[in-house]
This record gives sequence, C-alpha cells and structure tokens, in this order.
Amino acid sequence: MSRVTVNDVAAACGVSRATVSLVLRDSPRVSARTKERVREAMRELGYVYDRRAANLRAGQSKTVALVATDVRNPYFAELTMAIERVLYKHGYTLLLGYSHDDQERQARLLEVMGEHRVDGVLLVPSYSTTGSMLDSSLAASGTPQVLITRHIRGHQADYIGVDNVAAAELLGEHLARTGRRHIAFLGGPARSTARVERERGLRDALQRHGLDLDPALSIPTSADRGGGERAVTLLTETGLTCDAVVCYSDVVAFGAMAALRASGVEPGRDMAVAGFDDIPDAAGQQPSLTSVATHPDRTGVEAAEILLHRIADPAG
Amino acid sequence: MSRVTVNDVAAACGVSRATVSLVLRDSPRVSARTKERVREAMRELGYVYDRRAANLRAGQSKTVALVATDVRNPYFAELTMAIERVLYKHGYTLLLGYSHDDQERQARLLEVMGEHRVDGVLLVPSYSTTGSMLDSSLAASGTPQVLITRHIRGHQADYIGVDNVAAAELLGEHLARTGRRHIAFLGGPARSTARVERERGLRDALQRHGLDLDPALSIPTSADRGGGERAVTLLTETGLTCDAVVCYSDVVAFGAMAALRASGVEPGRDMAVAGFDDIPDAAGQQPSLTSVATHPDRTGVEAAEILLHRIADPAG
DNA sequence: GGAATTTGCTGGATCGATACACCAGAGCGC
DNA sequence: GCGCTCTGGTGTATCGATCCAGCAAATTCC
Repeated sequence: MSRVTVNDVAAACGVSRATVSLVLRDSPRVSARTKERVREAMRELGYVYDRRAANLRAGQSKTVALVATDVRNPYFAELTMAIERVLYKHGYTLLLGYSHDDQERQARLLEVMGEHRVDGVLLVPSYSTTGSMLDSSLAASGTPQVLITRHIRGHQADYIGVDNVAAAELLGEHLARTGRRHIAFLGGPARSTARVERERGLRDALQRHGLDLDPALSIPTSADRGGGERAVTLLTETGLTCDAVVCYSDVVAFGAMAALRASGVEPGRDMAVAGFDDIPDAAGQQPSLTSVATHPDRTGVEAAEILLHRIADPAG
Repeated sequence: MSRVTVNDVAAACGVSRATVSLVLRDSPRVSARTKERVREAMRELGYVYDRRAANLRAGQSKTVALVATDVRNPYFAELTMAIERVLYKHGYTLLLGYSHDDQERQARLLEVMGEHRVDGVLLVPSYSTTGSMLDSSLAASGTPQVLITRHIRGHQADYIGVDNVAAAELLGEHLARTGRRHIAFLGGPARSTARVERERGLRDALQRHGLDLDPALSIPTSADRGGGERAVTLLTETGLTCDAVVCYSDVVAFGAMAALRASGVEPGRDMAVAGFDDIPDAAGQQPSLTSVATHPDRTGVEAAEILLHRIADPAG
C-alpha cells in the first residue's frame, strides 16, 4: 500500500501539486474554494504530510534535540517536561538522548542529532565536557545550542541555569543564623561547576558569620542517593564531627538522611540537613528537608524559549 | 555557508556520488583504497551525513516515537531511560512527546509523529483512550505500535506491561497473612485498566482468606501524591476505618503516608501502608514502604525490543 | 478603452541522499 | 582467442515535498 502524496491529491482534484503544497501551508495566494476542494481530497485519500520531504527542501526540520545525562533525577524530569511543553506549543518535536554522563556517548548523540538536522540543541553537558568537544560539526554548521545547568568555560553558547552561588549563600545564611557552627558539604561530582559554585556560595555566607567551611568536611561523591550514603559513611568513619550537612541536591540529601539514621543520628534533631532543588518529595520527608528551590521548570521554559529565539533569529 | 553534500565529496576525489553513497554504507563493492580516499575527503571538507535525505529515499527513518503521559513519575522515568538505551544500541533515535493524559494532545502528537515518518511508536495511552483513536492514519499506514502499561480493549497492537492482577495478589496475601482485616485501596484513576486489575487481584487474594474488600474502601483519585492525600482525607472524613491501605502506586502511598501522619496516624505502626512500583525512594522512606516491584526497566527494554522486532519484520 | 496591476495557479528545477540497471576491464578456462 | 564471470564503479531516475519564475484572466487606474 504505497502512500498518498501531493501528486495524488493534485490529480484527484485537478490542480497542480504546487497548489496543493500552497494549501498545505495555508497560503493566501489560493482561493478559499480551491482550498476546500483540496482539503476534501486530502481527507478522502487519507493523505499524510511528509515532513522529511518538506524539511529537506525547506532546509529546516521543526525539530530540537535534548541531550541530557539522565531523567531519573526529579530535577531533570521536571526540566524535560517544561522543555517539551514549550516546544510542543511552538510546533517543534523533541529528539531525545541520554549521555549517562559518558562523553563518548554524548559526542555520538550530538553527531546523530546533527545528522538528523535538528534546528537546535539543548544540552545538559556530561561531566568535564570541554569547549572543544562542543565546537564540533554541529557548532560549525551554525546550529544554535543552549547549555543547561552546567557552564563550559571558554564556550560561546547560551547558558541557562541556576545561580548556584546565590542559592548556596541562602542556605549558608540560614544555617549560621540558626546557630549551626560546623557545617559539612556532601556529594556532587568534584569538579562540576555546580558543585564548585555551591561550595563557594556556602563558604562565603559562612565567612560573613565568622565561620569557615573545613575542607575536610567537603566530600564530593556522585550526585545520587548512594552518593549521599557514602559521604555520610566517610564522615562518620573518619570521626569528623559537624552539626549540619548541606547536600549537593535533595536526592543526595535523602541518601544522607538514611545513612545518618542508620548510624543513630536523627536528622533534624541531632543534625540539620539541607539540600538543593526543593523537589516535591523534599516536603514529604520526615522530617521535612530544608531545601533551596532551583526551579527546573523555569529553567526548562527559559532554555527552550531562548533556543527557539536563536533558531528564528541566529544573530539576536 | 552552504552544506557539504555527497556531490562535493565526489567531485573532490574524482568519483561519482553513487560511489560516495556506497562508501557511506561501507559497501563491499568499493575497494579499500577508494574508500580511504573518499573518507579522507569527507573529513577534509567537513561532510555531515544528512539522514533526512537518506531516509526519504530509503523509505525509513531510524526513529521511534515515545508518546507518554508524564515523566515526573519515577516509574516512567525509569521506563524512558530503558527505552532510550535499547534504541540507542540499535542506532535508533527517540522522538518524544507527553500527552499529559490529554486525549487531544495525544492525538496531535501521534499525528505529528506520523508526519515525521517514525518507524514505530511506543505509546503509554492516556486515560480512556479507545481503540478507534489508535486506528488512525498511523495504524492505517502500517506503522508498528506497542502499548505500554495500559491495555486498550479491542485493539490489535502489542502490549507490554505488568501483570497487575498477580502483583496485587502478592500484596493481598502479605497483608492477610500479617493479620490485617480491613483493607482499603486508595488512588489511581477510576476506570484505568491498571486500577481495575490491581483491585481485582487484591480482592481475589483477600477472598481466599475469607476477607473482602469493602467497595466503600476503594477510593479512586489521581495517581500522584495529591491523590494519596485526598484519598486519606476522604477516608477519615467519612469515618471509615481500616488497618491497612494499599495504594495505587508508591507515589500515591507517599501522599497517603503524609496525610495519615498529619491526622495523627503513624504509618507502619497504626496502619500498614503498601504500594506498587518499588521505586528507589520506597526503601528510603521512614518507615520503609512495602511495595511490589513492577520493573519499569524490564518493561521498557521489552517494549523497545518488541517494537524493533516488528519494524524489522512486520509480520513476525 | 488600453496599460498596469493583482489574483490564482502552474511547470520545472531542486533539496541530498539511495536504488537499480548497466558497463569497462581484469582474470580465467579451455 | 573467445566467451564468461567478477570486480569496481558509473549514470540516471527517484523519494515527496518546496521554491521560483512565469503566465492567463480578472481587476483597477486614469
């Protein structure tokens, strides 16, 4: 059963295929009567628009790639939903790939997305992505890119993310004001910009209260539940003491709270626990987790809108 | 800066574009020496393969659509990751759309995916999707579809999901054996197949122990945290008593636990709470939640593999 | 009423790859 | 030396839409 094309539609109602094409795009250069006739024929024949063909000729694709690291983290789930919402509203379709924080995979995904001729790319860079990795054929071809959540030093692309420093300062202020004196910073990949910035914000805020962040109490790990558990284990094993832990993210904080409990320390009472992201579960926890909101939905909306803007007007 | 095409590459190294095309697909009909020369030229010119053009001619697209309802639920996040993993391994790219459980949006998404000429569709149907809605142009064009998580009565497509009845029986058995007598079933959209099946399994297991599931204790709500809270509120407001609640999902259970606590009932001690999915957070909760695993990763892998199989061999 | 403009539509070229039929020359048998 | 098969490659049509120049009829202008 071969597919119905513009030619078939044209033949069926006695016009040229150029006219059918104009009807498809609702051009004002076709009379209302003809449009109706063509549309009728399309319905009758069961015509389905072929975007591949249209895009090939028109030199666009109405398609945007999202290359992220993972979506099991509620932060990224929220982000993804927001992005999809915006793209859908503007008639774009989302191509998705997960790098699993693996650089080779990220590179391959970007390559394939380029081959699909996406109009733009939203990228949550995998750890230690360098600028030169992004100056690939994609960038060379002028495909707009927007980085999310992680900066890349020395790279030109737009960046949308959280003000990590300010967010961390907020937490530091809060803890210092409520009388905490020895504060640890747990979890998060060592050299990621987000971790570095959060640590800096925290340190700055504490210093304003005459406290400092003991480097031994800054323990990087992976940014998941297990990372939180390991960090706490390390902390207790080495006999370091503190009265508050700030975690790289809420997910890390959940792991930390579980590990604290397991070693007989009751979070909230014996030890203040704070995180980043303010994911829905943070409030549901017992005790509820102190968390700074990072608004993934806003980030997603903004990133998508900026990208669409760049697509429409590469210079602007 | 116009793009480099096979023509440019061909001209650059003095062969025909047909030969370049053969090199792209690593055909054995081209000598090793020529291949090397062509590849060299591609590198030099910065050639980027255009899949749109290739797919148009070849009548395929190496893409698969996933149309789901939401990804904020950890079950779907895990499912999505698994699907993407399998597709990536086989060289397919994922097109993604979220219906938000809205039928109109789902219909539009399926339409657009069809226009993009995806090779297959993975669908997590929105509530009360009917078979006739899926016998759209997509089905008519013979694009393989695999339904995930929700059956559609009277529809031919493959279905991959959990054995809801068996899973619910497991929970029912457990609760009955541990001495629970009045069991409520909370949350989940009223007529969804998953809810109906889980309720049936629960009822069956209880009956084998001489208990029954009071219809008044079966309270459907939305399948999120808020749904769990509302269900508990309803339960307490109407003065219904029970000693165990089975929730439609872990997420619902979290909401229910929060609401129970708020009304002075301690989950685990005063009231057994159970859920479905066994998401990572279920173990981390205090007290930890009893949950039947529904293995979204396995479901995802299986769904993707079946779809790819159908694409390769529509009859098989 | 004749020139100028507008309206509505058409034909042919084109986007960048693949499919397919065909062909020159090398190698080989006998 | 003649036919035969292989090897390695070419030329042309094609996928299904859009772009663009052009053109006949209808309308407007003065």
